[in-house]
Amino acid sequence: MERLLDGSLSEAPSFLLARANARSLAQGNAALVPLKLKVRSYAVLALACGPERPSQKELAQFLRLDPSQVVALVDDLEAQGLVERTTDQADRRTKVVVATDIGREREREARAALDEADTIVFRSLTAAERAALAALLRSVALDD
Amino acid sequence: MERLLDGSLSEAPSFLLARANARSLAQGNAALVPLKLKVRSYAVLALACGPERPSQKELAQFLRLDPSQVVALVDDLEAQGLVERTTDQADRRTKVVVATDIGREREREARAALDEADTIVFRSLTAAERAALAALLRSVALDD
DNA sequence: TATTGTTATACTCTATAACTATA
DNA sequence: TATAGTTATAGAGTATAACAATA
Repeated sequence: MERLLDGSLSEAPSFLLARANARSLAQGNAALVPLKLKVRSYAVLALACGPERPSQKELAQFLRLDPSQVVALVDDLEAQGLVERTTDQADRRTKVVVATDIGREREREARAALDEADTIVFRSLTAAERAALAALLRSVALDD
Repeated sequence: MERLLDGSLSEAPSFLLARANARSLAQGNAALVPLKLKVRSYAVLALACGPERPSQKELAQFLRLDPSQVVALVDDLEAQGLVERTTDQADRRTKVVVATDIGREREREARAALDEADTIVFRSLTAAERAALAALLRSVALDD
């Protein structure tokens, strides 16, 4: 079947990027099912666990999501008791999203699950190649 | 705002992959708007231009799409006169998708547009780095 | 008047199952 | 009975506009 592999499509970086990402996303979401998270909601939870105390606005900008999507993600995490919304006293329009203790514990479990998923997705690469890939991707991903 | 960049999320390969892909997909689709194509439909068109004469089943497997999605993509391309469905005489259940002359011309234009989009997406990389990225991604993307 | 978060809506994408015609 | 393609449908994901509270 894979005679189509010879085509020029298989050389287009954007095609390879899309396919690698599809694998990574599928593995990641599958690994997070038992933790009632998805890759999207994990990203919000992970940021809420950091010391930066991000607002929803900042989450939307950093994750390149529409603010209305962040609402839905935070709603879900809050309903699970993993994060809390606290209104910033300096500007009472903005709501800061912080993880609860349960949220921090869940985040650790999720990170471990995602690490395991990554070992599957990137199993064909050596550790050095994996680091090189991360560096190249960082350059592409964070280039504004 | 980008103080969130310090977080551990920014080091997760799957996060970087997702973000790089989002950029690539957005740029690619934007570049294809004038040609009435999307990255998805371009992939089908490109394969229909090759000498392999793929069936819809093969397209679905190679592109990791559900057969019903391939139907919709081929419908769109066919409505534009870019591809034709011909029933395989050896097995009259299977339909082979081949590009028309107009389709081949459109594919060339689309490839040029996507190449240009890629120069933007991957502008932070040297040619050698770009090749290295493609090789690493190929390993990840095509590893079954 | 502008901004943060929210709600509502619609549009695309994706996944599933049932149907047809062929084998 | 099984397979290729098709149709229908529902669920995610995504984008947009309008609204409330605050600045």
